[in-house]
Amino acid sequence: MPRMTSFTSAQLSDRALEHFWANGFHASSMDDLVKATGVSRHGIYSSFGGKKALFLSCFDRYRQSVVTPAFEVVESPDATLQDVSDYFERQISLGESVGLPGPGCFVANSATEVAPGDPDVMAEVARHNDRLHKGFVSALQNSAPHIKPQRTRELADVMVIFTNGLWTKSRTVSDGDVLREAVQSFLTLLKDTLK
Amino acid sequence: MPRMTSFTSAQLSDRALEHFWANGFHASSMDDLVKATGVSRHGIYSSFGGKKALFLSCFDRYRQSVVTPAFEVVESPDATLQDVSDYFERQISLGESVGLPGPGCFVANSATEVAPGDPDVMAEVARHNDRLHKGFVSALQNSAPHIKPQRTRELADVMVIFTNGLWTKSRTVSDGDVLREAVQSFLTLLKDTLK
DNA sequence: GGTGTAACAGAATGATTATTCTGCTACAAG
DNA sequence: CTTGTAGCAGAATAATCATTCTGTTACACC
Repeated sequence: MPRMTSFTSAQLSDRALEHFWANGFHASSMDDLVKATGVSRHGIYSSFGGKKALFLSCFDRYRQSVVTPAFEVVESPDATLQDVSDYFERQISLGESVGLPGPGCFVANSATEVAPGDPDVMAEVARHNDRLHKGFVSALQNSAPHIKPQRTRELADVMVIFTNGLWTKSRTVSDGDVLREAVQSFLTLLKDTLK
Repeated sequence: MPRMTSFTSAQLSDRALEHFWANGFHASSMDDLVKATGVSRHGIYSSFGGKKALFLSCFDRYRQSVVTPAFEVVESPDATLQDVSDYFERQISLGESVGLPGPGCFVANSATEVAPGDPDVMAEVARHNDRLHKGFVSALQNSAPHIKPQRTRELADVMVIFTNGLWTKSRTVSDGDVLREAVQSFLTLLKDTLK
């Protein structure tokens, strides 16, 4: 591992994210993080101040490097359910390329592992789910403009719940097609009801 | 706390379950468990051998005291989607009586908190999800006998995923009606497609 | 080349925690 | 009452781990 003669906080967060994502907060010791990031204790503490702060910074990196690239298609003003399908496909492919069973969703994992007693983490989780909800609402509206807003929101709620469940399932499944079939079945349900 | 002149393993597991469920594995120290169970270190170690073994024993207790009472209606030979709805309602009420946001599902929590690196826990999680799947399959068959088995299994998969997502959501929600609406919307989707 | 600084490796510190151990106390059986 | 035993409280042990500290090394700038 080369000396990191100059590293940005973003680079450090990126590597930390990789480790936290795969192993969780509690199972990632500072020793592990030093090895995984290639940055010395001194570097970590002077850049972030501690393990928890480093962890929180990973949410930003996760949004930028994982969520946005996959989900922005759903957030575009004219997105439809096809874009939702593309979002799932992209994340499933990512999981496959990393190797299934994969690490799931960093946010969802953090929600159950650390959020209960931690308002900071809880806020990040809420923010993420709100983002998903907004995107799904707009995709539903575009796909079926005749549906009432109230019902659109309810369906988007169900979609968020399904999404969380799906990434949880991706942690126990070795074949991406199992996830694809679930997505397919679920989206078919939705399209049936929108007709 | 009275001296536990005689306690059964099941009683000890019950109290331990309560604490593990609310706080997770990592955040429950032996000190906490001693206080929460009213059983001394000696008692715990002589009954179970250690923290991990005690934790594993809680899965049995959880099945018996939480899952079975709520889910057996779905497992009865003539169950329908109405029984599925009752299952959700019962668990939501339980959450409300404990106080929302609640601890979610003990199994689902364990899945993300400890399962990744732990085959024993992973096996318990798989067992639980298989049980849900079986129950849902049979309820679907009874509600809509004309549906092909292949499609029934796929829908049951989606239901399991939704269930996991729902109990995850119950950890961040203070109003049970939010969960009820989600269940309602989801079951409506299902019924639409079965027609 | 010399010098200062930024980052390094790894040891010391202090806190926490699972597990084991030591004596003590309540109670039941005789 | 005596004695044996089952369970108790809490101290000792040993491991782990976040954080801080100490001395060292590579590199940029003069």
